[in-house]
Amino acid sequence: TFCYNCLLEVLVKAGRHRQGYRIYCEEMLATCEPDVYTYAALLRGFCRAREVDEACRLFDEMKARNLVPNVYLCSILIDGLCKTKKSNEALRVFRDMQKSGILADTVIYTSLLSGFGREKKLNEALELLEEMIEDGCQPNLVTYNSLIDGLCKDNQTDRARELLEKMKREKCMPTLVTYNTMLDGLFRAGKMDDAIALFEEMLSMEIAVDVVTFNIVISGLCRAGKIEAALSSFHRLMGKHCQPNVITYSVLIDGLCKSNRVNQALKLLASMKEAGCAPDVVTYTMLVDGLCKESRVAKAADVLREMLDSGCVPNLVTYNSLLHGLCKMKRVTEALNLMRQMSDKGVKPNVITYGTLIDGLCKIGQVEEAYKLLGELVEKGGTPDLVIYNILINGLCKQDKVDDSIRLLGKMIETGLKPD
RNA sequence: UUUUUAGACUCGACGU
Repeated sequence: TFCYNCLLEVLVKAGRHRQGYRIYCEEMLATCEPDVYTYAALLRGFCRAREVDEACRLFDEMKARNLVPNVYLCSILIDGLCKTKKSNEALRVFRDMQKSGILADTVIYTSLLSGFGREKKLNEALELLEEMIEDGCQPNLVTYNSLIDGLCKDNQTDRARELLEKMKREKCMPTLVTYNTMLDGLFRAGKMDDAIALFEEMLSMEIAVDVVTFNIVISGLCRAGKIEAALSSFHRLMGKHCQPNVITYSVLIDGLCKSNRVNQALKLLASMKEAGCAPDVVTYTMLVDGLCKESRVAKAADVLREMLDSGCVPNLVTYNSLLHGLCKMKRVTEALNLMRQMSDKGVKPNVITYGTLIDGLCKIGQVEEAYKLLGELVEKGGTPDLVIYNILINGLCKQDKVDDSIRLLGKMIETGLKPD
């Protein structure tokens, strides 16, 4: 059992959890008894791959083998649920855990708290903070960092800063992660001057900044449409403080694409490869998307080819970008075919996939067909969002079906969505 | 005198 556990752990760490699971099923069960460590490794593998349903199944399987879950196992599962934005479900698992007599610790509370923060449920997060203290679990550096991140992403940068000061008073010293979090928050909140000031302050502090810091600055500048400033920061800062990584290049490539400078983005792709930095599926997808938006489908196909040759596997976003490209060129039939193909390859269409195709159909006047796709989305358990309704309402209006459009608007409001 | 199986925090891409 111990040997197999080690093997599973190595496989999982290398992202080969599927293989690990096969060994568990085919060899391990036949020769020895799996224990809680076995399940910890497997759960972690599935959670990391965001296959949380499978993780939940394994968790039940483990209980069926009369193994008693402990705080580690619960924590892995709860963290997996939180990271897939199912913090309410995570909280349910947590309450069950408490009922069964397992004592919670700081790590598990922090997972939950950061999960609620991720879903912008700051009140719940703050309630958990109080609860954990009452429960005898002291918030630590990670807990505070998670809360600062949640507050920032909910546009509450002032409260985040207060929390940072509070940390210092409580002698829980902020680290680089804390400052990086705060810096990113200021950029996202559009507080450019504050962000730049904090960055300068960071450069003068004892703590050495890292590539994440630079990536935050460069992406902040790109998001604000300051691509030139981003490029000059890149040239100025990189090499001196640290080496750019795949994210650094990708941020810039995306920035260039979004400023309609796709050719320059392609040049940057070449230089990143020269610098020995391997582009990943995200990098290539940005370029495919940029090229499709300029209707350069042939070039997009070249980039896609290169991506496949380099061993990257197209993911949901890659497909969505391609589908958007096809729809833009009114090649909606091909797009529909591609959507079926992606399902066959195990890439499950999401609400954005449907939105892309529904819009494509509306724009070629096939609102009826678009409605059918909406039906399909709902059938498959998806929930139409505001954008989907906007697309259809717009499509109906363009067909002068204003009454239908008003009816749909009413239906949308019934589901609790606010029109924008 | 010290380490050998498990968990939490920050950066990038897609639809109106």
